[in-house]
Amino acid sequence: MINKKEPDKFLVLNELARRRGFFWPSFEIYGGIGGFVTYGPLGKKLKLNIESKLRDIFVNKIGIFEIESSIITPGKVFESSGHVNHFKEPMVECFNCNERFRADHLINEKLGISLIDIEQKSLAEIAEVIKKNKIECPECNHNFKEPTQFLTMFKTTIGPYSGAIGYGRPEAAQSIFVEFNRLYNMAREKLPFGVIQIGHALRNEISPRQGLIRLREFTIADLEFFFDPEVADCSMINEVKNEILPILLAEKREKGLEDTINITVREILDKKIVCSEWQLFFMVMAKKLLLSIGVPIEKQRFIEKLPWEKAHYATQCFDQEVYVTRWGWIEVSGHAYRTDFDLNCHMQASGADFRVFKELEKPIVKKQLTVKPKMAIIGPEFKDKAAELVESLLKIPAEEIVESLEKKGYYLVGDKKISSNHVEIIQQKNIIRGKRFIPHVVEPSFGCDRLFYVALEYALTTKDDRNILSFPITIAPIQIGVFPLVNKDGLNKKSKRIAAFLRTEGLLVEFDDTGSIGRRYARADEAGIPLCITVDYTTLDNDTVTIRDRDLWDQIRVPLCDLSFLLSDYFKEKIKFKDFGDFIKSK
RNA sequence: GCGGUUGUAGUCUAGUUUGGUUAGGACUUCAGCUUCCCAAGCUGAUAACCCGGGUUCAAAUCCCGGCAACCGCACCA
Repeated sequence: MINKKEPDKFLVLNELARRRGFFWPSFEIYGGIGGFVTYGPLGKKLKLNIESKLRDIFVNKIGIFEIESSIITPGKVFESSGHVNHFKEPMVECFNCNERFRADHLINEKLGISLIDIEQKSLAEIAEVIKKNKIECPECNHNFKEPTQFLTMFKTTIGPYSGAIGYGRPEAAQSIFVEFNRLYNMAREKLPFGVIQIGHALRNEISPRQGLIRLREFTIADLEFFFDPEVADCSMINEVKNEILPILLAEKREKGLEDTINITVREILDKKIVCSEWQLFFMVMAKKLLLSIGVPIEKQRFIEKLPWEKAHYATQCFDQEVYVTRWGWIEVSGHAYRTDFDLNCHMQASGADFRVFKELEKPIVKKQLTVKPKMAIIGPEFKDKAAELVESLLKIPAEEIVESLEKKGYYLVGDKKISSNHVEIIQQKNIIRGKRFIPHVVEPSFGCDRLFYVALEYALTTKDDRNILSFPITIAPIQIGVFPLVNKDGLNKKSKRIAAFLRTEGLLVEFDDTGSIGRRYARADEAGIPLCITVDYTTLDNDTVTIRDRDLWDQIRVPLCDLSFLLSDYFKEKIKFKDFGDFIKSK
């Protein structure tokens, strides 16, 4: 096992995927373009099945809302969220050789200014730094043109005549945040609640590689979970207390160590390793999701991001990683504690109020002293200075004014004397029924194309030089193959009838009568079909068929009349293949 | 974006060094025959030189440019 070199499953899978129609690079007839893929018939089904796993866990079982919003987004949204500032890199181009360089890297190299500091600078400031310090092209020592920004978001204009800028969303989260008020309303104005969106996102990567792992257009599943930071307990955490998570902590990573610890949820809570219970809960769900699509726990881990690796919005962030043969550990989901960053940004930029009202158990009654200016007297007396005076007056605590009035008979605002004639002193009962605050957010975010890839990689096995995709039965793109043993004596007709019947029962069935029976099994294995039904001469005698298991290559004979409920239970994972009956002895 | 390697049917590939008849093979696919359980066999069919330009009587082959893929670097917020 140790000496055995792992085969590069990436190459095998890419070849298989093209040939059998799981996925392939898009636009090949025009030479192809990096970062875009087309999912074929089998791939699309598999992808839908994986997405419905996600739905099942988060939407159906936990009750997260699912919404769908547009990909094209007005520029303001991403300006407010900070993306326009963070999704760009300053570039400079040489006048002489037209070579392009990252301006921030050049400045960092030549002057030793940290990348984080440079990031704060505007383009004009960067241009100035380059001019002042006479930074020249490292290739030919000529001057640079004015620096420009390379934006990794896709930019467009909205409408034919307007210059309104729009961006292709680089993530689906912002279109949840901007709808917060309506969604909160639909949650009956109660926290906590969550909203998920599964859809396409666009990132104009400089060099997308690695097939499905890094695309320019990809499917993202962003879940935003809103909660009250003062009532941050997760109501479902007890159900998962004994679950184990493999975690690689930031403190270990900083020392260059790779030792993952397997630790129970209970212990994580005790040691306060993850700062939000809800985040921890979603990490457990993410682990379960990956298990359900066939990735064993020992090939999963959660790594804590180091401070400089974190996104601009996150305070604590864990990446869920899966081990793949070609690249080692790759990220499949990110779990970020975004606090109130995003809602706050949009609130300030748009003027919308995203604060929620929290009622106190007992309203607080406060006696409050208020000084109310009598404008009828102040106005005529101070004329054009009146407005300024009143403004200053209202900023001063009422007690201070009252005290001064009682002691001295007047109160000085600047050089103006205010006497008790000018104001009315009111003793008010103020009832505070609650307070307003901006909810906090934890965000699990899944790359669906990566889930798809790892599902394929972990499904791939070989037997007698044959490729088999041993998908978990609930995500298999096709459920049943129906074959006549040979193509004569009415076996073909009979099997077509059985296939049609199973389809009416709601099963995904493929009928195949070409080539030999062995070839059809091989084809079915490569498409990952879990069960194959074969109609033979015994079927004509007594209405029984054989069912073959993809992974065992064993067969069991069952009566036609039992087929429907056996298969139905099987795909609901209520029974196993061996529960169908006795294995037929192979010759 | 930089450096290296590469680009021939659906897939894998021979041919490229040294330009030359109809680009060869295997698997797949399709049709027919055959076939009582794991890619069997027989017959036939479909199907390719990444794109553009140049050199030449003649280019898959040589040259230039582009595109794409892979590996390394950088990037992946």
